[in-house]
Amino acid sequence: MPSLTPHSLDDLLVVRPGKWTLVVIVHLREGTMRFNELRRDMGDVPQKSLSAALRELERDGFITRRAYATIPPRVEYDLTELGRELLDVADALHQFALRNRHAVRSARERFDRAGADAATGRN
Amino acid sequence: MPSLTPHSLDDLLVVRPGKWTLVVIVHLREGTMRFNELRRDMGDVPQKSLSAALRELERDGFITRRAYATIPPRVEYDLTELGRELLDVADALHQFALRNRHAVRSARERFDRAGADAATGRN
DNA sequence: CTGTATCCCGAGAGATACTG
DNA sequence: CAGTATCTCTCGGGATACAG
Repeated sequence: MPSLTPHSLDDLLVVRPGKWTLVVIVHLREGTMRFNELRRDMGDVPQKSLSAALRELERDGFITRRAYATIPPRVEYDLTELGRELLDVADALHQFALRNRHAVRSARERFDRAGADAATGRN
Repeated sequence: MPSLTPHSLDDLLVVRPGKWTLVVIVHLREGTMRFNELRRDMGDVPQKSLSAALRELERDGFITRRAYATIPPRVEYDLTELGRELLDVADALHQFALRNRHAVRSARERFDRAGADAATGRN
């Protein structure tokens, strides 16, 4: 089995997603979303970042983009089948993060406190 | 359930890991590893990057670090219980990437070809 | 052997303004 | 409404040199 490396380009999106990549995926869980709808849902994401994330996800086949030449214009985004599989993985990640939030938080505090003590020169 | 956002700091490591973070985790699968052992195994990772990844993983409680004041010095790294759970998630990610490598690759080619055609002005 | 200290660089993030 | 175009800035990555 090929080993996990950041240089395996095809894996890049998954191994080291952009800041908003997975956030988009999970927000498409319920179905079709429009641009500004996503934007509101996701909180304070800059237009440029959202637009970039959407384009990359479309390029890689995780979402579809349907544009209607109406006035005002309308663009709809949806998960593809592949996108729904990515959603499963993103969910696993999310669940793991939620489960272990507190453990990580207190581990950090312990570590930082120990470092602070060492820096003080005491002990 | 809290929604997934990049601003949830506790989730950061998991939602958006550093370039080498998960690579370290999977390479610790077999058990105790020393610094240069990891380095060789992982391929061409700069010392600084590996060192930084290890420190962050230790800080967050995913690995342990044991230093021996011998000459030459020796430092051993191991997964914690939490780290082994992260390994499971990393594996899921890795498997997903491997399974869908070709699909993503060809999706990209289609997308780029379409873009190139559009740019050429033909069609 | 196992690191830390610098320096440099590019990619990505964000703010702002403008367009079809 | 749904973007693109700039511009700036920070952060992380990588190379190199040095240290305990």
